[in-house]
Amino acid sequence: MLPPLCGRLTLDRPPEHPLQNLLRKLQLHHRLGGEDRQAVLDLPFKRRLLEAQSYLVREGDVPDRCAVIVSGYAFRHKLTGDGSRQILAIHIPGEAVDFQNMFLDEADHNVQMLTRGEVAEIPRHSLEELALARTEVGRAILITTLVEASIFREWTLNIGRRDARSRIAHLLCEFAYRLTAQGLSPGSDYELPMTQEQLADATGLTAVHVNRVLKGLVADGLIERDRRVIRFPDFKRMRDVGDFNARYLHTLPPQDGHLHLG
Amino acid sequence: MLPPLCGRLTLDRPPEHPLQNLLRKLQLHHRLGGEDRQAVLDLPFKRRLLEAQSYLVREGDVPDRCAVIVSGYAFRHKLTGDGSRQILAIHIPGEAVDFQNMFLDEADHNVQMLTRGEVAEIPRHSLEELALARTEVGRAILITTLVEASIFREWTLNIGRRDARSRIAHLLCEFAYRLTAQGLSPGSDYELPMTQEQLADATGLTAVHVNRVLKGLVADGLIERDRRVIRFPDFKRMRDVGDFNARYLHTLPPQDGHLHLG
DNA sequence: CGTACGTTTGATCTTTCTCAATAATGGTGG
DNA sequence: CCACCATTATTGAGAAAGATCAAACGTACG
Repeated sequence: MLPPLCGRLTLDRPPEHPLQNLLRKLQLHHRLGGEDRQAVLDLPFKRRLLEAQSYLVREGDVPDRCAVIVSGYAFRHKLTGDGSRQILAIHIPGEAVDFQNMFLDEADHNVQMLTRGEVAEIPRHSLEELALARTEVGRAILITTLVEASIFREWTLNIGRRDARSRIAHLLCEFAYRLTAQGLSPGSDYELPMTQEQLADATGLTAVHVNRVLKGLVADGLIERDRRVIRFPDFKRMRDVGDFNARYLHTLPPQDGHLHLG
Repeated sequence: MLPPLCGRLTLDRPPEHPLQNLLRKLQLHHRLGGEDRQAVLDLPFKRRLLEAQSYLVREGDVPDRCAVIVSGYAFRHKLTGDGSRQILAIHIPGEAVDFQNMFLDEADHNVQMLTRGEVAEIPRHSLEELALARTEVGRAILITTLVEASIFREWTLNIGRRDARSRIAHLLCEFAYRLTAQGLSPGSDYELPMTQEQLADATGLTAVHVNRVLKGLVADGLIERDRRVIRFPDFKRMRDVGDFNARYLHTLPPQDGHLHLG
């Protein structure tokens, strides 16, 4: 008997098609018609359960498949010559981890599971065929990939030009926003599946300093923490501190209401 | 009578098709057959001469065309709420500035000319048609865009996890390497068209500190400077200081020899 | 219940920033 | 060609954010 893979996030959801959340993600950026939607769901895939820390992609790999996160979280990172790590992105269920590498000769960075979780592996050629056969699906994939690039740019700004407090606040806002947009956040709080060291590697800081900044945010009533669950008592104020503006996420207005983090 | 647009770079080159260097750039990452090459050159475009600092793209713009740099340099940047600037990329002749925005609803960052120069503006729909009609051209564009994303990631690593000296050395190495790969560098030295303030905004530092680091590099014999011309007496050593490994640039081995920066 | 991992805390050190002033440099109009 | 102006580069002194080192404390889990 397996423990729940991703805590609160997958618990009270009825079993659904494993690629349903990929579809949701694609449509966050480009709406698809019924046939196109079905074609995405019809993609062949292999489910795989992965432990935390296991590698989805290693630098130098020649990509022959594309993993889509079904449950759990993953992260991209690369290392400097002397071994320090920079986390480049956090990925949530529904996101395809290999769009960035799939068309290149070899991977230029690593992708690892952040938590235990499940992925659906789609053969590269199936995805390529689909993208060519169905223009709109191809376009949705392209746009989703470009949005990822936009997020890389915002992270560069975040790390290059904001102070520690803003950086962390920004990261927390982005994560909350993306979870909510993807329909994965139950409300104003969520489980942040990262250690403080990982948070540090994502923001260009040290774990010690992250710890102090986090305490500062709590002291100022900007966040509440219990273990790794984060709550925002006042998202607006948090957004200000993090200088967060969701434009760079290029999320379409929701089809069915909500997504109003204040 | 116009002054030379880009100094040594365009001076002693015979007049060629303005899109020739776009073709060269695309083929740095994906080789194209004769018909595909011709189709790229047959794209319609409008030439435009731009002063330094003039905007090619503004955040919020709805993109309807794609500018390709014919001569001169450009840079991408975005601003924080309190106005500090992060430069995200430098672009050299042959590079298309709008692949990152063209398929999105609106631009999420700015692109400005770094120097005076000329661009060729291609209507968005012509480029889209070509990409759909000729799979391999579409693929070349996609790959080139993914390589840009790879560069964004390397910059994040650079700013997040390297010290000031390495950051600057890395930037200088990347620029030299890309110029050489694109056939634009006359040898071991090149004109770096950036002020120290721009260098600072590209590396997440201040101009004052950039100045000191640059002096340090000169003092250690790693670079020689005359005005804004930089020379590397020993590229290997520079590469070590900058922790530079060209893998992330995904450049194909040259078709015709050279590209050996030591 | 012990071990490994993550968090928290304090003390101290370094890199980088800030502020401010001075010196070059490049381009402009006369 | 020269004087002038705006930018850019350079330098110094002091301040600050964040890093480093080291230890103690929690917590989860086998």
